[in-house]
Amino acid sequence: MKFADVILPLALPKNYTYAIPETMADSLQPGSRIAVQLGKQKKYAGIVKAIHEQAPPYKTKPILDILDANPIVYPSQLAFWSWIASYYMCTEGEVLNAALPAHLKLSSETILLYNDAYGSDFSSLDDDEYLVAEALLIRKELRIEEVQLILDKSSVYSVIKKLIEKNVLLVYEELKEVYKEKKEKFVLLQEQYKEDAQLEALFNEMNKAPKQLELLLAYLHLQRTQGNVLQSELLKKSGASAAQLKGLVDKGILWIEKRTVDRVPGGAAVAEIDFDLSAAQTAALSAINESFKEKQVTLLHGVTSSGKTQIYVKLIEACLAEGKQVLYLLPEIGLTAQVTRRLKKHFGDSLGIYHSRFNNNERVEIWNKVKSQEIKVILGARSSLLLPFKDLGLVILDEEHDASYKQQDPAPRYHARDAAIYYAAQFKAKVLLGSATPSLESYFNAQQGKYGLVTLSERFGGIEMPAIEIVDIKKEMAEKTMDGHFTSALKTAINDTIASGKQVILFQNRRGYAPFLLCTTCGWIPHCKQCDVSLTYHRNQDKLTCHYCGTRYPYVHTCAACGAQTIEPKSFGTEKIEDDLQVLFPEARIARMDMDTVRNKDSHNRLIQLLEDKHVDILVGTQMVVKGLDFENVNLVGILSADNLLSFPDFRVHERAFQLMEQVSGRAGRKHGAGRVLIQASNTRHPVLHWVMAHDYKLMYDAEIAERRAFGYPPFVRLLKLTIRHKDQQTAEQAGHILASWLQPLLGSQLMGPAVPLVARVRNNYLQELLIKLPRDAKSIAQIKQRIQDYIIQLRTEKKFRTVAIIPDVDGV
DNA sequence: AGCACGCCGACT
DNA sequence: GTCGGCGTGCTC
Repeated sequence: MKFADVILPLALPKNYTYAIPETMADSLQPGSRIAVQLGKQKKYAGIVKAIHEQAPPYKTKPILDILDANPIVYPSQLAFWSWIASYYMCTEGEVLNAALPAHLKLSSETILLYNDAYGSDFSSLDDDEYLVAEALLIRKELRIEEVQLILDKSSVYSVIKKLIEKNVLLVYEELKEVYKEKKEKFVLLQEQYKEDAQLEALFNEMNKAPKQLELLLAYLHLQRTQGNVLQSELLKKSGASAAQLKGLVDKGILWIEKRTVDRVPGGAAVAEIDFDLSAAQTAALSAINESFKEKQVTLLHGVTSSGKTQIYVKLIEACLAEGKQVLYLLPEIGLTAQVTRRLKKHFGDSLGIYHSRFNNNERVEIWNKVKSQEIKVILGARSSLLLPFKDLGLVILDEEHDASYKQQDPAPRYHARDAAIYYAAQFKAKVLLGSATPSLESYFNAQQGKYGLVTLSERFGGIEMPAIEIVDIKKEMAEKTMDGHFTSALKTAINDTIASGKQVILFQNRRGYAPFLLCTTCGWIPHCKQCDVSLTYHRNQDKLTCHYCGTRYPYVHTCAACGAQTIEPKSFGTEKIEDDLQVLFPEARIARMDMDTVRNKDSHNRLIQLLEDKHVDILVGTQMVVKGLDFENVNLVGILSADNLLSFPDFRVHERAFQLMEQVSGRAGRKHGAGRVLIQASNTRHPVLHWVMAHDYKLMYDAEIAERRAFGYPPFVRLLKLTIRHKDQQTAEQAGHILASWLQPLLGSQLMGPAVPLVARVRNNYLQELLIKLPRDAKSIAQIKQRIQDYIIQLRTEKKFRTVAIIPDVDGV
């Protein structure tokens, strides 16, 4: 008897073992999806992790069905999942969940069937039962949702149960494959008319049917110009009716074939777009190749606009020439139409694009094409790392410092950069990390010789780095030259820039109108009822919004503490800036880019297009404007408050602020003439501002790395954070203390906390945090993680702590 | 993650 | 008196 260890798409602490029926024993392979029952009712599609003959010490259920004749993941993926689960302290089911496109993850749905044996005597049924029975008699089958609609309530189970008892209906669980191939109708010419002579004869015959002849000619034209002819397109282009086409089909002249088509359209490569690298780029490319001979990972430190992308393209081409696959990772927001269009042109069909904005069917198709190696290059966001690569030769990770490479919620909380390096090593593939402002971690690794380092300090086309000016808010305040949140210097600069037909980008790292409201009489600040945070005022909607749980509240005019009518918006966000700008520059065309304005699918691209087409003079935005935008007409970048950026209580503030300001500056004057960057600040003497002014990464690095060493932060330690969450404050605190007391002997001074995080309550759940600093190269890290997992399980066996959520976050950012 | 079992408040 | 709320325990 054989058994299969199965990964189910759930957060189960371990894999379950199912029996393999004799009939499947020969055909089942690891990596295939199978249907299994879990519990009394539910069926799931799981993935076979391993097949063995060790009977487990409990009763096993049989595998119900094999869903894939061929495995949908390679053994290398299974191994990778397993590594992610153990390194990032989550379950393999959670990794599976993140990796598989939704349409390959199946779970069953309860279907109600009418029991024909019951007949149609409904006299013994009550009202609800009658309604369901009647609907079922007509429709033959119903889903639970439909029953809920019919009865207009959510708890319908009791009704169904009674109907089962009365033998009116039967239930079964259906496991449905959701992915559907896309079919389209193609029009083809019958074989006997392929010869010119026959076609000639046909034309003569058809004089009596001029409309059909016209249609036929339209067909032949389309066929000649583009090969395959779609029925829909033929009808549209010729203006003919479906009946006329049917006439031709009935006469045996044309015929119609349904074919499976790709949702992900190709587009041939225009291989001709060749380009020459500059001398600096050529030198960098050969340095990278040289470095790859010795090191698996190389860091390309290239200033903004130094033309890193062209170097990537050359590397990709070289890798393709060896017949290997390439993964090109970008932060989600960087995957703009600009970038994808450019690469699609270059690589055509062999390039696939993968990010969250694709729909589920498209993702299944990309998955399959990567697996079959039809797609050789994947350009994608974080999650494309989990695609089924077979023969990976190169991973390029651009903007490697970007924090969005780390998944926050839900698990698996993996870091795509670090995971990519592990994964690539399995293939002996090379990894190139690119950034103008590398993370301290990566630069440190390069300094230590663990990674190769290639520096590109010249901007492409000899463009100069923009001049950076610090504007003293305090001074202008004293001189009363401020206009709202704008210094006179910034105002003048904006004015001059617009006047000369150039564009402006303004950066403010808070969205909304005002980050909080304040009663100026007593100091009261409106807070969220469910979270310990102040509410942000959004004037467009005239609502107060909690940025943690999303709850909206009406605007408050009266202070809840003292009753005074002295509520005022305080501080400022992008919305306020947008408003103020409209007043200051009534003629200017102003747009805003933040999470509120790019919520739906295409609005991000549309905004970028607007800017590119010069329909916008001033763009106001949050972090979003920093990433991957490339506008040649932007000559001025303004940062409204550097103090905002520098005041976060996080050990990475300086690094982040530097990266942000440096990246924002990179948007200025990319092509024509050097741009200007104005940074408004109260504390003009802040060292970060001086590093930014000098565009000197190394200054920042040296100062910061010393701090990290002195205070024991990454890259000198690995951070492991445990967040404890419970709706009762005391329970959360107790859980934190108990866990800490157990971990203390194991970790000693490496353990910090429990402490209340900055935001102590979110969605009515109280939070506690434990922070663990593990020595960087400790061999025992895996064991420590295992011990922590054991303690978590142990804690939760106590009934009081059963519902305490403990969320590990490894290498958090 | 479901989903069933089981124990306490608002209706007929 | 029941119906139904969601606390909690289990799924190979």
